[in-house]
Amino acid sequence: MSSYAAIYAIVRHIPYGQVATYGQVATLAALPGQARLVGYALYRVDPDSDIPWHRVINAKGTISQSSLRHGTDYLQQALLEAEGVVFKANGQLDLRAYQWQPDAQLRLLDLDALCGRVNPG
DNA sequence: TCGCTGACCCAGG
DNA sequence: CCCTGGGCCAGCG
Repeated sequence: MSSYAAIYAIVRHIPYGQVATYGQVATLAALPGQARLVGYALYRVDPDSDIPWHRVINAKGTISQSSLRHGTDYLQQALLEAEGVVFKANGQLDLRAYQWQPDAQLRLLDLDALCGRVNPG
């Protein structure tokens, strides 16, 4: 399985109205310290995808620019604001308020899902 | 196989 | 606040 699959699975679990940093997604996907890989993975995600790519931001709490989006980076902020996320004037959001905080149980369930094992109970 | 590219993060000056 | 360097992996020709 590609590491990308694990990354995508984690991103899918980010709740509505919350955000996760690249480094956080990497850690949850069992790829600690490989925040860059998350960026590479999201770079390859289609905007039409069912993956909530817009809920992934950098460690500074700002939206990373992407040449792929051809200058449509504002879309990410717009999507987040539509979910109730408030940005400050400098384009930064309050990670203390919006950062996803999954519990240990959820992390294990996520990893199971990555292996194609759905645990009903 | 090599070289290039690409949405990051941390530490130091 | 700015800039710099090192670490990390996948896709394409």
